[in-house]
Amino acid sequence: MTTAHELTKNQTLVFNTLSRAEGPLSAYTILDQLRGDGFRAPLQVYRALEKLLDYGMVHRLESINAFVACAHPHNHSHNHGMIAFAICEKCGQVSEFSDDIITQRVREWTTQNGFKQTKTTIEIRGVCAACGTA
Amino acid sequence: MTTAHELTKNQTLVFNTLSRAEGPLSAYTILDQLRGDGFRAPLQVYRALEKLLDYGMVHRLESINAFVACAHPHNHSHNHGMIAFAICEKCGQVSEFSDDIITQRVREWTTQNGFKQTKTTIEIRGVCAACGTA
DNA sequence: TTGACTAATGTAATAACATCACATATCGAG
DNA sequence: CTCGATATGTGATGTTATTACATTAGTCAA
Ligand SMILES: [Zn+2]
Ligand SMILES: [Zn+2]
Ligand SMILES: [Zn+2]
Ligand SMILES: [Zn+2]
Repeated sequence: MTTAHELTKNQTLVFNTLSRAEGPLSAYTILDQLRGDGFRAPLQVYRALEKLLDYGMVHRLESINAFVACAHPHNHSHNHGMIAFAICEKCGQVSEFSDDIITQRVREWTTQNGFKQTKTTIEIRGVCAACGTA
Repeated sequence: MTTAHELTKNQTLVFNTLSRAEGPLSAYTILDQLRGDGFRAPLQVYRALEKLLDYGMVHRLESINAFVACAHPHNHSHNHGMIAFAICEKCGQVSEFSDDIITQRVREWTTQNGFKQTKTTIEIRGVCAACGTA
């Protein structure tokens, strides 16, 4: 069970910035948005992000070097499934979902091959429904 | 059917470097290995990589900012499945595989959500069998 | 209270990854 | 040969991430 983590000042600022954002933000974009709050160096952002990632409150999108607030904060501890992201390259919107069958298939491959997985990235890039019809 | 692409000089050099490598290489590592062949700037590597990626001869591993020669050059054009990579964080070895069920599940999600996918990244990081028992 | 320990923060410098802008060269079609 | 398309050379710049070290703030036992 994910106990509500006590966030420090910087962690709170970074998390709120991501939560308010429409889409994923780069660490440097976060930094710029927090200059008014006293942020001056990338490390302040990266350190906060590291903790927020640990807590499962934020996800890193590897394919675009950006970060996004988790869309389903409550579910993560219950289900151990792998999380997939669909990232719209037009509007930046990110949809987060989990598929048990994909999770199971990946586990089967790793089991059969003696591979101990620690982290799995599934990112689908393309154009979302809204942007596709526009 | 993948027609054998005529590679240019730089493309050949970059591809051979990746083919000889044990594991994935960063663009800058490739650059360093090709200094003796006259390479001087990152762009020479990135331009060659761009074409090799187009041709499907090389893959980019988004989660580690590195590139690897395709392990199954013949199959890629025949089967349109998504390709997954298992990356060992100890020894760097990469295993490339394709799973029809995963491909299908992803397609189902995108279809149901009106998402037009252009590229999908599936990367499993962990420890390979050899390193796990060592 | 003090001292000692730990977590969090501040800051500068540097490393690592990637692209832009512009010049030059190479090669085949007409 | 001349033109256009593709490939290459080069420096500067942009973007992302980490290292190293100094400082501050909370915790707790003596
Ligand atoms: Zn989430
Ligand atoms: Zn969109
Ligand atoms: Zn391949
Ligand atoms: Zn290994």
